[in-house]
Amino acid sequence: MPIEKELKMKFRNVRQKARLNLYMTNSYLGETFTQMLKQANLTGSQFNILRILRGQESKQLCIGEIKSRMIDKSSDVSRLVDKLVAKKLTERKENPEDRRQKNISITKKGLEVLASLDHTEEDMDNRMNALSDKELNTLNELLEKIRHSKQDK
Amino acid sequence: MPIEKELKMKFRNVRQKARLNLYMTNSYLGETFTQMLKQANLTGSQFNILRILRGQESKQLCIGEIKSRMIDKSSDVSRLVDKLVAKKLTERKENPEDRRQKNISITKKGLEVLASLDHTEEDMDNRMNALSDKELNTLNELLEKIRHSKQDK
DNA sequence: CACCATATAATGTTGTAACATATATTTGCA
DNA sequence: TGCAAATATATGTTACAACATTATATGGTG
Repeated sequence: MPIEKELKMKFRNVRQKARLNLYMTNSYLGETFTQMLKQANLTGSQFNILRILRGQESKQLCIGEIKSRMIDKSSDVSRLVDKLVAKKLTERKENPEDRRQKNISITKKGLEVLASLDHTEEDMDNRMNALSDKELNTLNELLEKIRHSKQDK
Repeated sequence: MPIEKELKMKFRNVRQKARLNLYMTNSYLGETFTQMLKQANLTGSQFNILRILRGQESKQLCIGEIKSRMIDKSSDVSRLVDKLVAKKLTERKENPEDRRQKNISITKKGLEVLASLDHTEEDMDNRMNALSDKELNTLNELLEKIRHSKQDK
């Protein structure tokens, strides 16, 4: 069903259509992610933090460094880490060299939870299977062109 | 800045990259929208309802019909309309022919609020200005190809 | 016509996002 | 040294999204 029918509306122009198309495609792709999060009892932001910590290969990161790597930069990392600590998926220690900072690391249990979700991540990737690698590259180029244009106010 | 640098990570494959690129571009495009909503003291869903009602040219819609046209189909339309009624942006009347249903319509004040936001909608469209019409069409095709593929589980 | 299934909307509950503000620690400099 | 500014994290508050559950009205069927 074309998007006009789906939303029972007409578009002002092709740019509005593209915006809404992006929104809906993003939601569509998020469905598998949502299922995964529910199954693991995590929020998207919590999952994001665990992934960031795993990417560090057991090194520790402070709150601010985690925040800078989050997909959603406005995330409330302190409280998100609280939740993860309560679930024993991360640990929080004071940094003796700067007691304002906290060293956050992922626990064995946290790694296990992530491992149990790896197959779902493949499912998420597979939602893009309708496009060839060439098309995916084109898509990536177009998307980055939008984000990196500075002409807009 | 390429997205890999932005997120300080490597991607499993081009499909994951495209997924995250879509997510981030969608967020980027949402910034203007967020500002607009704040300025008008509306949520995205409330705005969506007002737009749907305006599109009806003062005809009335029941809750379920509004819901079916919402961008986010899971929206809690009853309570969203509550809020809009409280702000006098919509009216809710019983449908005498089927008393389960309510006829919802947009008020003059609701139309005025929307009118005051029309220029922001242009700003939103303009965030896509980095792409030519041809590129926008390509983007739309690729996005619809993703959403409409039934091969995924 | 009484009853049950369905349709439609409203309400209850919970956790979280988004915003501001506060607390604690360090740094720079007079 | 001592104090203001900067940095890093934590907390307070509010409204909302997402889930389930309930309430009300209609329609079909024996």
